[in-house]
Amino acid sequence: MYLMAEPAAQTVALAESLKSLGLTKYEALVYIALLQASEATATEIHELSGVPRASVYPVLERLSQKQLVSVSNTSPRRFNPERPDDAIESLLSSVEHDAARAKTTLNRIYSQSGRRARGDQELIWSIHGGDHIRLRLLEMLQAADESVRIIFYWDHLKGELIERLLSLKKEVKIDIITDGWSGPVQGQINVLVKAPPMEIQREPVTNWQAGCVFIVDKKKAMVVMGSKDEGFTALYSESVGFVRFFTMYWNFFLNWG
Amino acid sequence: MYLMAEPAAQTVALAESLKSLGLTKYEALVYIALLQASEATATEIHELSGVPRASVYPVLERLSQKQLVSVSNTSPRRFNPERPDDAIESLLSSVEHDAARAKTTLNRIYSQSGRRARGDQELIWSIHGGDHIRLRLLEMLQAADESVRIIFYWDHLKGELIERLLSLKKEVKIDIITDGWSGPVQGQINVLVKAPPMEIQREPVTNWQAGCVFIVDKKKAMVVMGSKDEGFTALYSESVGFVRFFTMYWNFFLNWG
DNA sequence: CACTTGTTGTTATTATGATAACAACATTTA
DNA sequence: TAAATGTTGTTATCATAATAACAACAAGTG
Repeated sequence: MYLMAEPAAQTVALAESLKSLGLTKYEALVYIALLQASEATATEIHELSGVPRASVYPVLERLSQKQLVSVSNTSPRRFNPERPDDAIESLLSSVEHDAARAKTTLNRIYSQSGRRARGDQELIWSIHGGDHIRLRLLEMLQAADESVRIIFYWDHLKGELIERLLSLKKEVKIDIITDGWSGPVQGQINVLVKAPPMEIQREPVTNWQAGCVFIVDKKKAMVVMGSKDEGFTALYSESVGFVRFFTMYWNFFLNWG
Repeated sequence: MYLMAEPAAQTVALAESLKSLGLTKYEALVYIALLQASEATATEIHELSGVPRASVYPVLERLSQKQLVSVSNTSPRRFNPERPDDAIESLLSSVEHDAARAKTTLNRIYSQSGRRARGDQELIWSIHGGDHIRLRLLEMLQAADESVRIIFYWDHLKGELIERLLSLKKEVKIDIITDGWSGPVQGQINVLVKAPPMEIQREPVTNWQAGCVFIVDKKKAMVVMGSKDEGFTALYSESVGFVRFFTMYWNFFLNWG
């Protein structure tokens, strides 16, 4: 019976996780099997994991190199798994080690490169993914010097946003149009609570999650759009036209209704 | 010029590190190139990275999904890298997330499995790799109840070993034969400083790094061998014969010279 | 037009997965 | 004991999927 036995759904997901720690499918399956039957022989592992018997040997050899199993000196050989905590720890720390090395090298490349500092100016950038957007947004707000104008309809980020705004320098004038505010309103912050206009609500977008505009120092603007279907997209630009457009948009919102 | 430009040696090592964070070779090369020339077009990236121009587009698409680059809405499109710190952070945290998931699942499997508790007894286990050995060794010592006998010639681990020994329960009698001791000698610890015998020094092993014997409670024994060429290997066993053999070995050492 | 960009499809190349074959040895059975 | 049977560990071979490399072309741009 050489057919690959179909592993449990749990096992498949688990194998996926282990893959990103640098294991192959077989290495993952063999290690999992070994946890269920410590001190197993190659044949037992083969039967339990569904991995072909001939493949079990090289896989165990690799796992041994990676310090996830130890080997008995009996005949037949028996194999013993490193405890999961230690195993994961060992794999992860090797990845973290690589990450640290990569980080320093990349940073050196990044700082050495004589890339133009103000090239952003006339370009409009698309940014995908919630985290990516969040990062860039907080970064942009942090750099605010004079003024921040915000139209904000995005429940998910609200807490973090408020926190960040409150931490800005006192000189920065902040104007916010949003649907609800749950924090202190300090001197320089001006909140206008307003439901989103019907025109937007009537849009044929099935699952609206976010619709935001951020204008910083009248020089940079970022707009965020999000729906459950398409995920989050943001546009960022320092282009004069772009900023002017969304300043108008902001004014329209301010005076509407 | 479609030939892959030979990347700097540094770049190759870097790409390797990035691979273990889940990037492919091309993704790594493209990202590195982008750091050197932010806001590059696809063609510029192709020239800088050596990645075929046609391949650059799908690669950038994937990088965009992974939130490592943003895209301009110009024609031609331009691309901007996420800053290295944030990029690595993002990749690493995704791996760490997987690691955490895997750890809990594996632990459940491990604890659920009704593996025999006393199977270790008559087997001799091979353990490869310095870290792996270190882990198992400290674990074994920690579990000491009555006595620990050690023959220790291994500079690298000396500090950690001493520390661990000092933390043991006071009832545990500790006898050590080694070539140097740099800690307090408390009541239950008995240190005998002794150079390794000529018989061992004359062995035709080019680069001897470690030669150790650990006997715990007269029931478990672990021996460590290490040379620069072959790396570290250890044997562990609770087998009576094994323990008896190395107890004899220990006695031989004790009375020699 | 000449040139570049962006896209598509096809062909290597590699890593991994899957199967088969075999020698060495141990166990069983006549 | 000799033959048959089964197991282990090793090696070679093949299949498949992921990635890399290239060629060709349509659309856009100056």
